[in-house]
Order: sequence, then structure tokens, then C-alpha cells
Amino acid sequence: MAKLRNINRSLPMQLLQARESTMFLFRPMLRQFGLTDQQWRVIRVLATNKQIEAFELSQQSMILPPSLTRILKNLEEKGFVKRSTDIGDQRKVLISLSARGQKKYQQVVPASEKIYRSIERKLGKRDLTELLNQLINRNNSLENQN
Amino acid sequence: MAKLRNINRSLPMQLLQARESTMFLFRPMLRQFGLTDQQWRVIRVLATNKQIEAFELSQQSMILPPSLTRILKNLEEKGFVKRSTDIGDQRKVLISLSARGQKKYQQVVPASEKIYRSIERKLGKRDLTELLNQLINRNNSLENQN
DNA sequence: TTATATTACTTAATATATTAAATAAATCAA
DNA sequence: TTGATTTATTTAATATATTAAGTAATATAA
Repeated sequence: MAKLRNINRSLPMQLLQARESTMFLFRPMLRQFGLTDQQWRVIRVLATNKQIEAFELSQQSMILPPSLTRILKNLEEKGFVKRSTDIGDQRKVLISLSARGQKKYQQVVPASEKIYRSIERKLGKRDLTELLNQLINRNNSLENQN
Repeated sequence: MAKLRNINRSLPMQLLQARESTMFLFRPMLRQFGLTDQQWRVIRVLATNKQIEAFELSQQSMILPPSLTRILKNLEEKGFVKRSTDIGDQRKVLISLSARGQKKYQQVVPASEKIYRSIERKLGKRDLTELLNQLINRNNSLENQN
């Protein structure tokens, strides 16, 4: 009977667990500010981009376009983001943070930083970056294998 | 103006990217077998547990009970799993793989193993386990900080 | 033993994920 | 310049995630 490695030792599952463990620390804080994980990702990207195309926003926030469409509609209704059309290319939608959205961002930053620092205290400055980048880098190491 | 570290350097986002990068390799294969990521996680857990309580299945597959309820209903309709009630405690639901579910599992295993091996060829036997466990271990290092 | 609390799961409601198809604007080739 | 193609986004349909509330079975305390 062919059998696979135990699921809890598989890389995708370990990464999922690691991700969930970190979000477990941020989620209650975000909910207190009335934000979902994804809404915060969007706001955070917008905070460092005056104005950004929807597609670029989708990439940076790791949210697929169809989901982003609804999330933006929602954030727009709440008055956190504004949208406009690119004059040069009317297919493109440009998104930006409203004053209210900026204010919300400013409110969350300290609480978020606090959590980051508590994680760093526990893990040390250990650089996961290097290691994770090997997994993240879609265009060379991992893709197109058989 | 208070500002957070760049989103693409944040630990939760890096873990999400790493996770997505690995699933990107498995997903097309799973879809060819007509399975979603979660359905496969459930089947995989069941393959190594003759019979398992719903709660335990929820834990091992990293799927919250409400989602699991629907996923199981779906898998049951497709004839991949069977359910029964624990005689000693009628609140408990016991889940197991049907013959058809076992067959499906057997079909996916080789394709899955192939992908695991290709990842290991690229990353080497580098042990992420150790590192990720520090993140995963909810009950000590990460929780209850302020 | 009975009222209360807990446990295990399901339902419900809203939000997001995924894939495919649709739409409109822009580009490109004949 | 027109018809075909591509690009950027949205709609649609189905699946999953998250939180809260509900239900039935079990355990617990007075």
C-alpha cells in the first residue's frame, strides 16, 4: 500500500501551520480594529503607495483579482479607499487610501509593531527571509519541474 | 508619520508566499484528480487513520469545524468518506475513508510524491522542520506575549 | 436527581478563494 | 483602418474561512 509522508511533516502543511501561528497573534488585534486579514493587507499596501493599479495591488497583497474586486468594494463602502480610472489607459483602475483609511492605518501601526517586536524577542533576529525566499521565488527554483 | 515595515518583508506575508509557492506546485495535479486542497488534506489524514473523530480530523487537517462539516458532506456525496456515530458518546462523529476514497488516495500518492521529490531536489534536504516548528509551536514560544 | 455547564458538532451569516467566462479598452497585424 | 488579439478588471459559480449562535448529548454540582 503506497503511502505518503505524514501530513504534518509535509512542507506545505508546515508552512500553513507556521503562517496560522503568526496570524493567530495578529488576528485578535485586527478584529478589534474591525479589519479582516485581507482588508489589512490591502490597506497596508496602499499606505506605502500613494496610488496603485489594481493589478499591482493584487500582487503585493497576495489577493487574486476577483477577491480584490469585492474587498475593494467593501473598503470603498466603508470609506477607506478611493478609486479612479487611469487617464492614459481606461482599463486600469487606480486605488488609493482616503483620509479615513490613512487614519485607520495609523491607528493599527503601533499595535502591529508591538506584536512584531514580541515575535522577534522570541525568535531572535533569526533571518527566515533568506530561507523563505528560496521557496517564494517562483520563477526559478521551484517552477517548471517534473 | 508612523510606518510599518514593508509588507513583503513581514513574517506572516513571507510565510503566505512560501506556502502559496509550494501549493502552486501541487494544485494543478490535485485539480486533475478533481480534488480541492482541503479535500486532499482530509483524505490524506483519513488515509493514516482508520477511523477518526471529527474534531481530531479538524485539527490534523487544519480545517475549522464549520468548514469541515461542509467538506465532509461534499466528500460523502462523492462517496469518498463514510461517517458513523460513536457508540460510547453519541455527540461524536467518526469519519473513515470508503473503498472509493482509498482508491482515490492511492491514485494521488505517486503524483504527490513526485512533486515532493522535485522540491527536495531544489531545496536539498535542508531541514525547515526545526525552524518552522518554532513558529508552529503555539503553546510556548509565540503565545501570550504582549 | 435535576438544573447547569460543557462538549461536539452543525447552522447561519458574512468574507474570501478559486476557476471560468464576460466585458471593455487598448494593441497589433493585415 | 478594421478585425483579431491581448490586457485589465469584473461577474458568476462553487468552495472554503471565520465568527457567532444553535442543538443535542454528556458531564457535573447542588
